[in-house]
Parts: sequence; structure tokens; C-alpha cells
Amino acid sequence: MPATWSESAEKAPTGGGVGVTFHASRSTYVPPHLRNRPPSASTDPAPSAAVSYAGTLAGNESQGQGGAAVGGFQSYGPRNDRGGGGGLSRSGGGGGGSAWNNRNGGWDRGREREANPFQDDGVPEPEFAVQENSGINFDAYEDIPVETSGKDVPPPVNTFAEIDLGDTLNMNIKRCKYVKPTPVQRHAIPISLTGRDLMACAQTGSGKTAAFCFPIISGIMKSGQSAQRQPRMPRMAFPLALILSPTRELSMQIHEEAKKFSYQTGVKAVVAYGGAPINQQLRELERGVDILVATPGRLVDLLERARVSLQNIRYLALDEADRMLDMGFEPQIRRIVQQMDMPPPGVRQTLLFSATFPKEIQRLAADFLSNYIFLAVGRVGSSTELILQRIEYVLETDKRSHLMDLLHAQRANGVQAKQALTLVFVETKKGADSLEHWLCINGFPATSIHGDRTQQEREYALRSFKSGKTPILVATDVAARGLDIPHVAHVVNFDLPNDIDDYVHRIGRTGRAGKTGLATAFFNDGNASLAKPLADLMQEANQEVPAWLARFAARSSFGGGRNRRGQGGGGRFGGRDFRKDSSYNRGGMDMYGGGSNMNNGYNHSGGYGGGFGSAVTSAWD
DNA sequence: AAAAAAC
Repeated sequence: MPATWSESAEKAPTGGGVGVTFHASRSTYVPPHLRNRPPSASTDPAPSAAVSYAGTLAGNESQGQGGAAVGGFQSYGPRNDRGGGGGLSRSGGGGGGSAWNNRNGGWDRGREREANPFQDDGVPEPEFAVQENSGINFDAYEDIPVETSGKDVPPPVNTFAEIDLGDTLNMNIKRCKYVKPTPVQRHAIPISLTGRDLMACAQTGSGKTAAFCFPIISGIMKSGQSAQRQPRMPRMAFPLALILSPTRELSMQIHEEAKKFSYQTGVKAVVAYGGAPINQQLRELERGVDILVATPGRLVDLLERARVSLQNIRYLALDEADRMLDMGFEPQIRRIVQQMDMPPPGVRQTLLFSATFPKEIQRLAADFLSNYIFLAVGRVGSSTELILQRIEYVLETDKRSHLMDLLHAQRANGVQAKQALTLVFVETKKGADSLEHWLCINGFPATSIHGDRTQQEREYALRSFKSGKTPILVATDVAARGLDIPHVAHVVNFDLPNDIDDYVHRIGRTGRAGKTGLATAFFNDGNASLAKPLADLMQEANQEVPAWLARFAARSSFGGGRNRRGQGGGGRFGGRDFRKDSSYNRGGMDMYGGGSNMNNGYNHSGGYGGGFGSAVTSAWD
């Protein structure tokens, strides 16, 4: 899928009816040998998508809940421009093979041809994209403040031309329609190219994936070691780079991006994640892999089967790094990074990226880094000002009817509103199922994504949402982080999360690439512990804080509710390196080290009873 | 207390 920046840049100069060219370039034909292939097992985005779409045309939503397109949403019905037979008449640059130069094609076996990743993103542009004419709002990113710390920080660059990434990579950057580096790329790429370890906090959707992929691809190309095999162990893969992410769909997305960036460079990216047949992934790995994108569980499986060795790893990247190191994931990550055959910090290069980075997680992360540079791009109120945040007091029993009011209003609001994709977050998997069902029986075209659905169902739901076929997606936190879904105009926090960082990531699914977005949250007494950090967040983002919420905040913070978003009087800068805390200089890494209350002005909020009450989340989503 | 992540 296109990075949001590239996509916007592409649309900007052409204005009005650009989406049309997109449509013309979509391959719609499904070659016979690819029909009925399970989408989840495929590493080729184009054919897998086509397969699913064939299914879409034939039947209903996977849940079998009919009546989806009933009340007023007819415009989202099955697209009929799919069978147009225009598959070959691709316009635009990119060169290279056609969409069905598939690796499994018999005539091509052995010397496989690299599928052109620019040809088809796997998901057709929604119909309403035709009407979309908003260009990227570069101005919104011009004055983003940046903080770096660490020894000998290389200076940022202003253009891609200033960076020696190599001709092929530069061509791919052009193919992606990247005009100039985003703020995080301007800083992170030079740092990574000098071989330094990096902890980077940057807004999602601002080109984070490219920021760690470009230096990795470039470095592998320069080393001339791509696609190494070990003749003595032909069945074991020896990747040079490992990119870990917390969800399967995010790993898929990173892999799609990595394939674009590495097109015709000779650098091979492979993805491995659970819920999908392992055999196809094993075959891909056997063919050679430079960049392995994976979720932790499947990778551990592959390591235990001795099908992957990490001994040649020169680059380790953790996307959503704070999530990867939180309680749920940390043991697995430690096992992969510290207890297998991966080279230690200082030998490998380690790159950590996230939009949020609580101090206690920064502390953990230091174990994986060597002499690293801390980078924070973004300021409270800069990026999030693009998202209009609305908090409404809604009793648990009223949530459904209130949601229906919102959706009706949206529907009645004319063309603009109809174009919107709406992402609804709930707390539990059961809640997701039940809300999806309720929406469907009430005539709203909804689907859902959560961890109890099969991988096939998850991927199908996401595609159906992205394409606009099912413009309402009910999701658990599986969809909260990293996913780049163009055209999400409205995020509804039907249930608020307990952690303010999760809220930040959730609302960040809208308002991307300089566009504006709307985020509505249903708040009630059950969310009291979130009142204070939520009110602080909104204030810092120049949002209007309802008086009743401010009262809630005053009450709950008084009770010592632990919230991590500290409060630094006034325009506190979002990014902060935990090494600047005095506690760090004591050398001891004890959790409640003596100095932790003395950091610069953070601790006068009510919630610091636990020593880390003051910990601050870094840059913003 | 929930979600995610292997079979």
C-alpha cells in the first residue's frame, strides 16, 4: 500500500479526478492458477487480493450477516469496475513485469522474476477516492520541533539527493512518489547510515517505515552480501536484517512497503507471521532472505525448527517498540534478541521506532542498544491538532444508540461524510463481535477485526474496510497501532482504553499525512482513571476540554490514579530522553532510584505515587 | 482485566 505521504504527493499536483488513473491501473484479472488460493498464504499482494475480491463479488460478508448494504449505504456496494478486463493496460511508470509474473508460475520456476510491487497494492482504491482532491498539507509538518540527544548526532538532510542511498533505491523512492523526506526521515536516515543505534519517536504515517527500511536496504546493497545461503545448511535462512512488529497485519504492511523500497535492488524481503500456513513461509525463506519481517511468535517457532538463524543479523528494527517491550511481549523479545544466536548490541545495529515511548520502557530498551541516539520528532499539539477530538459522556447502556446517531448524522451529512471510513474501537473481542452483529442487523455495513477471528477473516475484513465495501470496521486494539488505512475520517472510541498511549495510537488511525480527522470517544464513570491524562492530552493538543471532563480529571487525579502522562507547565515538548533524568546518572537501574522525582518539572501532577507517575510519553501519533 | 503473539 502506498505510504500516505507518497499517495498524497501523487494526488496533489493532479487535483480533481486523479483517482481515475488509479482505477485504470488496477489489475483485475485473476489468472486461473491463482484462483482459490488462500490469501493469507500468499506473499504476493496482487494475486491474493484478487482472490479475495473474487470471493467478495460472489457472496456476502464473511459473517454471513446479510442486509449490509441496506439503508443508504448503497454507494458502497460491490464495485463493478473490477471485471473491466483492463489488467494489462497499465498506465504509468514502474516498468518491470506484469502482475502475474508470479513466482509459482511453472515456466518461471527456479529463476523467479520479481513481481512489480508498484503495480497493485492489493486493495483497490475506494470509489470515493475519485472525488478526493486534497493534497498533502506539508505546512502542517514544517515547524515540527525535533529533539535529539546522544553523542555526535549527525546533522539532518533536507533532500533525498543529499543522501547516498544508491541509484536503484532512489528510483524506488521516485516510484513511491516521495518528493522530499519527512521530518523523521530527514533525521533518522543520516543517523542510521552512520551505523548508530537509534531510539526514535515519530508520528505514525509520517514515513517511519521508510526511515528504517532505506538505511537497511542501502547498507545491505553496499555490503554486497544479499541473499546469502550457507551451502552446509541449505534449509536454514540467514537474514541480515530483522524487523519485528506486534501484529500480523502490521508485519504484512511493513513487508509490502519493504518490497517496494527494495524492488530490483537484489535485496529480498520475506514476511513470517502466525495464523497462516507455515509451509509457504518456509519455502520463501529457503529461497533466500535478506530482510525478515516477522511477528515474535512465528519467529520463535522458526528458530526452534532451526529454519532461521540470526547469526548474520546486522540490523534489528523494532516497530512499535514500546509495545514490543511491554509486559506481554518482553520475554519473547528478550528470548529472540538475547538468547538466540543474534550478535550483541554494538555488533549489530539496533533501531527502535514508536509514536509513544514511556520512560520505563525506554529503560528496558536500553538493554538492547549501544551508545544510541534518541530522536523525537513532533510536539504535543502539532500533529494531533489535525485530529478534532470530541469526548461525550455516554452511559454504557446508551452507547449503541448513540453510535447509531453518530452514524446516521454522518450519513445524512452529504457527500463528504459518505466518503468516510469509520473505525470503531471496543475493549473486548466479544464486544467487537456483538457490536458488529448489531450494526449489521440495523442496516450498517460493518465488519470486525480481532484476535479470535481466523487470519483469513482478519485480512478479509481489513481489505473490505479499506476498499470501502464495508465502511465501518469494529476493532479491538489489534488495529490500534501502525496500520495505514487511507480515508479513515472518523475514529470512535466506543470503549475507551485504560492507557492513554493506546488512545493516542487509536486516534492516530485518522488525521494522517497532514489531513484532518475526527475522533469521538464515549466516556463514562468507568473511565475515571483516564480523565486526567485525557484532559491533559487534549489541552496540549489545543482541543476544547469539556468542563465536566475537567471536573472528572481534578477529582480522579486527586485520588492518586496512576497516569503516565506527566504534566510540564505549559508547552511541554513531547519528546524526552529518559537518560536525561537524574536517576539514570546514578548508574543503578533500580526501578525506584533516588532521583526519579527530580526530573525537570514533571512531577507536580497528582499521580506520582509510584515513582514512575511522572514518566512521560514521547512524541505523538 | 484485556489484547496480542505459535502449533
